[in-house]
Amino acid sequence: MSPPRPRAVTIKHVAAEAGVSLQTVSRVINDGPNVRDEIKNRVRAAIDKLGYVPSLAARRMGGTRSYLLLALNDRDRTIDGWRSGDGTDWVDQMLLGGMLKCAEHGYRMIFELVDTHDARVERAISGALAQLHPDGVILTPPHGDNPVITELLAKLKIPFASIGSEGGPGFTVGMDDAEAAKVATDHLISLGHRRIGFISGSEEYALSGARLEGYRRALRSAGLAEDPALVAGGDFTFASGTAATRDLLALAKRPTAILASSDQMSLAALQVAQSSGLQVPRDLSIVSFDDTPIVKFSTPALTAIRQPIAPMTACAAQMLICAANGEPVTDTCRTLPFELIVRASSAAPPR
Amino acid sequence: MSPPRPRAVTIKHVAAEAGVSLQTVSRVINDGPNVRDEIKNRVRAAIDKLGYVPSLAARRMGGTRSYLLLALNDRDRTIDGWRSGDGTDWVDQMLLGGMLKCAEHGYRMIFELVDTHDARVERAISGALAQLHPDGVILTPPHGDNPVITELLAKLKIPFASIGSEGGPGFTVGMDDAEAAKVATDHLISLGHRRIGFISGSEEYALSGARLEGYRRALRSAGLAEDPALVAGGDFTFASGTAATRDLLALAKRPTAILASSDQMSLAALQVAQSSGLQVPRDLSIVSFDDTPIVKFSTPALTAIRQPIAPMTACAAQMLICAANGEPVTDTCRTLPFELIVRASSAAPPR
DNA sequence: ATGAAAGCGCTAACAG
DNA sequence: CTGTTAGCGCTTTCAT
Repeated sequence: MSPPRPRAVTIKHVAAEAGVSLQTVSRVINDGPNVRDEIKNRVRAAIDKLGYVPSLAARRMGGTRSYLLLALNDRDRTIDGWRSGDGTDWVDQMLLGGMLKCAEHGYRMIFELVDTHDARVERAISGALAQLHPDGVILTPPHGDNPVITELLAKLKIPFASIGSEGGPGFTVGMDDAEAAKVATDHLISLGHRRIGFISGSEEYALSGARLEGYRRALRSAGLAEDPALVAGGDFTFASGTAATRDLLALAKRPTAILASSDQMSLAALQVAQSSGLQVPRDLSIVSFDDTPIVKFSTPALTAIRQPIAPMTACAAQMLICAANGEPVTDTCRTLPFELIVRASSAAPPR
Repeated sequence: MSPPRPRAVTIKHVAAEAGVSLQTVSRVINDGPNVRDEIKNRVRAAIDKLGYVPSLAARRMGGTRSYLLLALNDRDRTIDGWRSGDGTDWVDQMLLGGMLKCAEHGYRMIFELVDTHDARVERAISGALAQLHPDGVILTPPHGDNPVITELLAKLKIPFASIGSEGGPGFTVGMDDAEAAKVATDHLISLGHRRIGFISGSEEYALSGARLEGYRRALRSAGLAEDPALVAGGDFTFASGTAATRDLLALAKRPTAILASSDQMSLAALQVAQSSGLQVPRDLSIVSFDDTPIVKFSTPALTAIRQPIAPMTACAAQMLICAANGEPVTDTCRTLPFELIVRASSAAPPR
């Protein structure tokens, strides 16, 4: 075994250095009341001098908080994304928004993969909760739509925030997917398109329905017919996008534009179109959803709706931290702005 | 304040359920010696029945281990990568390899960003260490090359593993960058190239030198002249790749192929070549380093050396966990195999 | 406004 | 082989 590590500096050392009691140091650390400014400064100086940082484990043991947030991502989808190297940056954006926001408040975000479909989700999550005792949980799609998970968390009285899941229990933060689909569709309509195909996402995700709804709304408000044949079912994957696009392009009156509910499906649409001898955007316009890095590098680069993943995660973290601090969270259901990034895949339809 | 949470199940409950002492349960959890199989089974059954999972915080408080590994990444580079949305998947691959390996052993990997250049690195790292008390630290480039960091860790007697930094203190895991550059260069030579340009990486990274060395070695063993003008200085960024490529293509006797030390620089080379009216690979071959997702989607897709980031991180985690378990780590300096992925950007030179 | 005492859930060291 | 005791570093509750 290794020799004992150099003893770390604890709250005791700070107390001794500042000539006060343990408790006073604790109060200063936690911005507690009832500490004279003079003493506060003395303690702060001691902390600074000794380079003291409180141990998360000890804080969790003593008190009721752990200063930990647990982010739950879909296991299969995440691992598949990593392995495939398709450049999906969901996780990166989550970390960018969530980690940095946590760091601002002395919190840590811990990242965990769980399989929504597994019969043992409940066990898996309970285990992680018992192990870490997080002060809050961030649910990414589709976990926020899974009642097994949300009910478990509610029962355990652990605050949680769902990203991209509307109107569920707990906090909610998302973008207006319906409006985004409408804006995307309006963009195509304004270019002159009249027959616009839509490739939907997996029904497991609540946002898939919202996107479809927004597409329909755009058609209606433009006075265009809603042809059910123009809506093809997908599940966000490249393969499903390929099949859906083939169906769409095989129609007697084929669409002049396609709005697909994910980048992978859009890329599939692009590929199918090109191998059918169609030029994008001359013969077919394509608009995508998500705006992951790769769509900037396809030829042509894709017009896409960008999801504000980092801001959403930051917002979720912020709400949970507020809740942990006992501050009231006024707006428990936030909607963040999205963006339509116009690139080279959308243009006027062929005459 | 919220009502008290439902009391979590602790080691006490398990002990009561199994009718044994606390300590016996602890022994079972930790695979300790001196427990009869019968009792062991009884305890295991109780654990299973109650769904008991030990609290990391409590284990850390009582014992000498935290079951935490801390991964230190370069702050600026990581955040810039996330913001730019260039599809760099270093972090994803780290998580894929590191997190999953940690999970296998009941460990957690915590991810932290620190700025190597900051005068306060030492403070930043000490703070994270005091806060988390990790059992080991994983250093990604260029942290492993920074003596301030490695010496701090050594002084604190915290086991650490450096990724992509050869022969330093602590554990080391990397790939043979020199050999990779040689293989990449040999690939070009075997296609018939005789004038091969090289764009180097930032000198702050030890592996930059190794890659240059491998390139030179390949030229030498093929009996080709080493023209210093064919080596252009870069720093891994797109901008530096643009400048370097311009220099290379401006040479009186310009190269017929370029080996660049990063994907961003290769993409820059591709862009400069194309805007100079050169066709890739007809007029100029390009071979890249790293093989991040985007290089599959450029036109043409780039031939590249793939770094085994996930395996390297997994290996680093494994070594640190072994060390924490008191098991001897035999091979403290591992080299993992890389791969040359041949795509469409390399071909025979123009005649 | 400050301090003292108790205890969080676990492991280490020592008894038996 | 198994149980008992004493903390780990902090926060809580209660005194002062």
